[in-house]
Amino acid sequence: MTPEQLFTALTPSPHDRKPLYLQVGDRLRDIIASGALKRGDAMPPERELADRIGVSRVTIRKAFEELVGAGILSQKPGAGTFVSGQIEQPFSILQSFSEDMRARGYEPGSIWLDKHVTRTSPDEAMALGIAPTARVMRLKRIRTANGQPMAVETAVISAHYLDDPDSVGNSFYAVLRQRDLLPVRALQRIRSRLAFVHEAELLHLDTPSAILDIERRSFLPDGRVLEVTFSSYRADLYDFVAELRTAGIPE
Amino acid sequence: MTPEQLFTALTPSPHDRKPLYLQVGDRLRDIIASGALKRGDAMPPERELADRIGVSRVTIRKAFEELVGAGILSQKPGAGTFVSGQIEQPFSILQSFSEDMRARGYEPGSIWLDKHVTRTSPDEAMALGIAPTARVMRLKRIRTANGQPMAVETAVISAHYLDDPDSVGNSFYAVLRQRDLLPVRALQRIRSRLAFVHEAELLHLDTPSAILDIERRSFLPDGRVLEVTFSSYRADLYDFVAELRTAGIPE
DNA sequence: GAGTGGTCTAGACCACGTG
DNA sequence: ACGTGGTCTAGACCACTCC
Repeated sequence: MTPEQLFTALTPSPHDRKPLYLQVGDRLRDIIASGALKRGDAMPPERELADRIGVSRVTIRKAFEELVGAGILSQKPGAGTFVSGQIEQPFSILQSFSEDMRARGYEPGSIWLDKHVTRTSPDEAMALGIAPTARVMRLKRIRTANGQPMAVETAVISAHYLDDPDSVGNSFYAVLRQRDLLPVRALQRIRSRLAFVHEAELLHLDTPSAILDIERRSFLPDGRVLEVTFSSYRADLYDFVAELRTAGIPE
Repeated sequence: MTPEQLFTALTPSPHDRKPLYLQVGDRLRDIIASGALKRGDAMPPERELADRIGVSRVTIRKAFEELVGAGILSQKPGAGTFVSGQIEQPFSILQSFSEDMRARGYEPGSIWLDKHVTRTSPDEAMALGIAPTARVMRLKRIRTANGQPMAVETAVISAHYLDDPDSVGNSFYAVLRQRDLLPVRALQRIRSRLAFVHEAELLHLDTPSAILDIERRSFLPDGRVLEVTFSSYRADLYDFVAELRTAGIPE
């Protein structure tokens, strides 16, 4: 791809109401994903790129920033900006079971085991950061992929946020989205252990079998805990992919 | 903490050669970690803060940016910037086994099983992105915590980067650091399974026992794969904590 | 020395939430 | 209506690499 073609392709549209840095960044991401720019290729200097596509250098830097963070570009002071190559998709992205399964090419499903409002347990109160006397809604179901049992999942959410069991259909997250309760980050603790007998039955497993246990706490933008989910996955069918980064500050 | 005290505490030192936005960001992080600012507290408006500590608003925004990304601050357009509260430490941070164990309060150790240069296997060649005929260095050892076996780990690195087994003492990463081979990100795949018999012996486990399998590929800044490590942890002693975020782009 | 990314400034306009 | 964060500009200086 010639520099001229790159300038044309990256020039933002005045009709698009998206921020300039997002337009430029998204287009560049697409170009690299398409293979038109390969690993090791040098980007034009920030100043030249800014001039040619009619934005300021600060805007270019902000557009680059996200791609550098994602490992798609790398920058070297005094040298330049270079393409690192396509990135494999599986980020550590917070997604629902349904999204996760669809991304893996399975059709997600659920079998409800329990769905009601009740008194919280001490563990749950601690994890949710609520009073031990508070009430919570507990949602327990078998999660399936292409009809095959994949995990047993128990989600617990403070009744303060959600207190109508009937409002929850197959997608817990859809209800949360409706109510503007969108988690922005989550912590997951991942363990491995042997399956209990009743789990083995629910998941159609022999004994002994290994279980991948995932405990997730998801957080609202202001830092409060929205919900806690305990999931037990069939280890023979599921793996978990995480992306790690080096601690931000050099030295 | 009064606004006046905050302004004083955040005013960067002219003698410090660190970038202003890092000085401000680090100080603010410390202040919040110390508890002087609590969850829900409002930060002064960006413009006022910039004025009072003598930097530009852009610099304040860049200082805030990192803390917002870390979930320590949250920003709402039209409303303000607020403290989200202290963050639990366990980020998804790329760290060596030794760092990981020390962070958990254990004293790390190693027992070498194998350390030599050899022909690569097809799987390894694929994972490392090198020719199937290339040579690699393979490092296999038992990892211990307080003297107790914790994991069996096999690290594989292209002989192009490292080809002297004797150069590797107890810290693989220390050697890499010496040679300026610093990974910036890594992908981990985490699985659970039953222990093999020989593993159970090495790790002092009964059979059947569960194993937490972690495969890590770490990447250099330019996107090349530096090394691949296969680790099998005792599930009864180890868990893995990951942090997830929502996909960056809204909608 | 020329060119690069890294940092920083002092403005500006916008969309939006809050009082 | 006002103040907030979100975006954007057109400059500037620095430290570093080598196009």
